[in-house]
Amino acid sequence: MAKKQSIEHTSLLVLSLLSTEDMYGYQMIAELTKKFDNTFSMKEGTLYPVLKGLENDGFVEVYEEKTESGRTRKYYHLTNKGRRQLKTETETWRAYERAINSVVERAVYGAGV
Amino acid sequence: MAKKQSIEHTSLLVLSLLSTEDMYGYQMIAELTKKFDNTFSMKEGTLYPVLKGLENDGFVEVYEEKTESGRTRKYYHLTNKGRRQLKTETETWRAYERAINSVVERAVYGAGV
DNA sequence: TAGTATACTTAGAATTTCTAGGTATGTCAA
DNA sequence: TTGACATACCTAGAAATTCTAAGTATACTA
Repeated sequence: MAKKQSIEHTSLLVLSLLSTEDMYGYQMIAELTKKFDNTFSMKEGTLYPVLKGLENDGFVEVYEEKTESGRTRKYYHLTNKGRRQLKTETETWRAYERAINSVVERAVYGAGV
Repeated sequence: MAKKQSIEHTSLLVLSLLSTEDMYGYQMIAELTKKFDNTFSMKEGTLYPVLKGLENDGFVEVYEEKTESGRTRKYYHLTNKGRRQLKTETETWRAYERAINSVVERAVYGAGV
């Protein structure tokens, strides 16, 4: 019964980020760390394999770009198929969230015994 | 990248259910199935081992009771320690939920391309 | 008395994420 | 120029969680 303080729903988060702009992996991690206020963090060992999977599924496309300094980055672009997938995963998340809350909201903590 | 249509956060749900009344395993599953509108379901193979774990951690206590028909049921009762655990897990869930939403809400689906 | 619903249990597989390394490049200070 | 550090990506194996697919046993009902 150990505690897992991880980010789940990795693909939902990645697809969401990519829906507004193309990003590279390291940038996504930085972005999520900010949003999550350091309470959770997306690990590199989690993200990169998931990105590979999204690419295989045709949800994202990859291209390389050099910074002015010469460093190479792999940018990910959301495809139309990926956008439809985002919609589906978002709806699944909403249903899940509502259901969890319908149970949790009824809970009674007592007087913080 | 297969889809897992499972209930996560099992212990949060169980502790929440038990915060208002003692329940037995099969009853919890029926209760959750209702709340989740059949979109997700808690499997027996998931629940019973988790209940065992909650018992080992001292979050719940078990007692047996016979129905008028003679069938034996194992009821689970939330301990004070379990109630504190529920509070912690609820706060973790809220933080997680907020963070996910802060990312998902900014997403753009496009014209449903 | 056969079938179905209730009620609990468990082993092994599947899935997801993490740990803990690795490689490589650019920047900055000593 | 050398060392430290941040950036950027990658991967194998372990850990955690949930599911699948059994099994046992009892009660109801047709």
